[in-house]
Amino acid sequence: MADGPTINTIAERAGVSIASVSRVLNGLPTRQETERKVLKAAEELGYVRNAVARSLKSRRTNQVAFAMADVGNPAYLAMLRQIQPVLKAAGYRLVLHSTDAVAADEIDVLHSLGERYVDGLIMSPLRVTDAHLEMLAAARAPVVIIGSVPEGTPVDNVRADSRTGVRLAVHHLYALGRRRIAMVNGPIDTVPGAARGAAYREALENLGLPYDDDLVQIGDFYRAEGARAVAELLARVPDVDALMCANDLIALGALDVLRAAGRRVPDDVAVVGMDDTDLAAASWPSLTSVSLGSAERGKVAAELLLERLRGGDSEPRVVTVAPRLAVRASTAGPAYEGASDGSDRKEGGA
Amino acid sequence: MADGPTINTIAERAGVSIASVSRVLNGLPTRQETERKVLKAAEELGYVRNAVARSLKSRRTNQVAFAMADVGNPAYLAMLRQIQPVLKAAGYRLVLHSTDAVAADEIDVLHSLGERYVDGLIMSPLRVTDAHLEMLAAARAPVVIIGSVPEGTPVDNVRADSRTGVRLAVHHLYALGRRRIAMVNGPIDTVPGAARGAAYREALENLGLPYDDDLVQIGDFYRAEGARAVAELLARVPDVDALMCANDLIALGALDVLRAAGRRVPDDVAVVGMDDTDLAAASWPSLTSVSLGSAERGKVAAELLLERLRGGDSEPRVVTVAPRLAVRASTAGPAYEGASDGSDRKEGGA
DNA sequence: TTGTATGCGTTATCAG
DNA sequence: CTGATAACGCATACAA
Repeated sequence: MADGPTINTIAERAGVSIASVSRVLNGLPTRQETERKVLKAAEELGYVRNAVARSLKSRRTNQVAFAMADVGNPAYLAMLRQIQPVLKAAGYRLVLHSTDAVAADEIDVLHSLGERYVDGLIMSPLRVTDAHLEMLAAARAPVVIIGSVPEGTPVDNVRADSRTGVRLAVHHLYALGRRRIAMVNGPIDTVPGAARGAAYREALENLGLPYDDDLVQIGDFYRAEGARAVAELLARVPDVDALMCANDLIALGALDVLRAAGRRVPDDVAVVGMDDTDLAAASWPSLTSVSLGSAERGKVAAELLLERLRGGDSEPRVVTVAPRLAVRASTAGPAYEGASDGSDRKEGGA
Repeated sequence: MADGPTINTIAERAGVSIASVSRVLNGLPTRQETERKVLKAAEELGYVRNAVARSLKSRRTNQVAFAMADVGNPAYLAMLRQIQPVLKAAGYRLVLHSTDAVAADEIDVLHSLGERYVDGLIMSPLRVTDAHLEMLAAARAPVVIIGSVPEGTPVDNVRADSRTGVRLAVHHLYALGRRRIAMVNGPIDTVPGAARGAAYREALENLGLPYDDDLVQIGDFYRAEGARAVAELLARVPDVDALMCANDLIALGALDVLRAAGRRVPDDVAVVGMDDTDLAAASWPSLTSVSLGSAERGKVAAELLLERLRGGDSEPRVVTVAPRLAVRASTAGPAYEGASDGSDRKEGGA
């Protein structure tokens, strides 16, 4: 682990100036003989150019940061899976931040952009505070936000459309003949909870179905909480024939409880999850789920950022990714579904 | 997005030298008045220190790389989830590489260590070739390998113990009274396939059970392949009463097929998976699975690397992480398991 | 305590 | 085509 060779080392050994070394290494016009000597010396010394010095000079780091709210959350991991290859293909390294859903940490990341250790940033904040907006306005590098920012914020913005997503699911259930469609939601003081709850109500109105408070059960976004919520719901509204769950974990909890209660899925009660995580295909019966396009949002965000890095100076862009309904056994499929091979039927939305 | 201020900008504005600015910014002894002026100027200019220049000078980047074989693989994601917070707490940024299981890409990452854009590396290679060993011997920064490297390789090494893992599972099945324990494996020319196959054989011998070729079915590490393999196995050996599957996906495929064939799990056939991914707890019945400690290996690797970065100059260390058996419904649990709350019963290994 | 000057490893400019 | 030299932004040894 001795100190590595620099262009100075090479220059000495080859008997030329560091300028010539640099030229050869960068493929600039050089006399054959010089080139030969330099390459030979570099080879013998096992020279590798120093990325830090290069960055200082070029003012580019070839690094891009992705700040996710939570490394453990499958939705963000889906984004990561798409972002990674796009950046890699373009020659950028990926610096990963997990902000643990703490707003202060997100602000920190935004602030550290000023350190110029990356050329750009993709961020998926939990919610956007005034402090966020302030930092975004002053950002010293291009930023793409996955989520929603107010009109006028000077950053590119990739959005999900949970309203349409919920509508797709509710309409799907309606088309299957379900009329007592309940909503099992997470806390409504969260951004997704509020959005999904409102979307549910809207979808019902849209179909001319009455909105019934009894059909709405609030719990939390975890499996155990989902199970508890569904148990309560069943006790209160025994004739429910469909469950719109605010995420896949809640839906898994629902399946647990329905099974224990002897209700057949989907025959007696149809179940729909949200986020379309890997768990949806793994469960039994496999779970119909609304994809809000985490993966695609990641991909689009990466592409938008790359355009900026290439010098695109257009106005801030807003892209909304269409949700999709992945229909599986919990609403419509056969009781036994062949092993998942990624070819689930999907219905486009928008 | 104008050019950011530097210590020169501050020095001018505050009417002091850049040396004083640097001193103030680094908390070195300074006259109150000077400090005040510098801080004021820095504040007004919105100064943030340039990480690149700082790295060039200090020869430290405060970045660590993690090279995973595949961003999509839950086992590596489990490592990532543990590595991230450890590094973050120590003030390091995480640079993520996905080598897509291509050996050349791994060599690339090792080579690029010479660029000094990170202070250290954690790598989990699929298999270790001579080229790997050569690069590891010449590495210009501390490296920790998750996986196995030959004795004498000058890097820290965190290993799994699939032999003990398989033994735990097979003994568990035996203790439940199973005597026709089959193995559903992936390709045996892969490292994990070979290791797990051998371990199965050894575990049987250990118990005095006869090894029967008919009880071994080779497929691939995917759900559909697992299902196919189990279907064949059932046709050939109808009296099988337990399945040791080489990973969770294969086990999920096994559950599909058993269900379709009307075999009750675990009553008729017990099923064990490996890797203990999230899917194991999500399936129904929930899946007993051998954890090879992906998460813990990640954590240990990060800690070992940090020690090196702090200057630990000890001999290369080898840490082996004990496997654990997470017992769930597919072997021993009740038919209905309350929603998963992370409190699965575990049996320690050695 | 403060300022001057130098170097970290590269790239780029400008004479020769 | 080549070499000397000046940045890039910061930290620091040394002199004042």
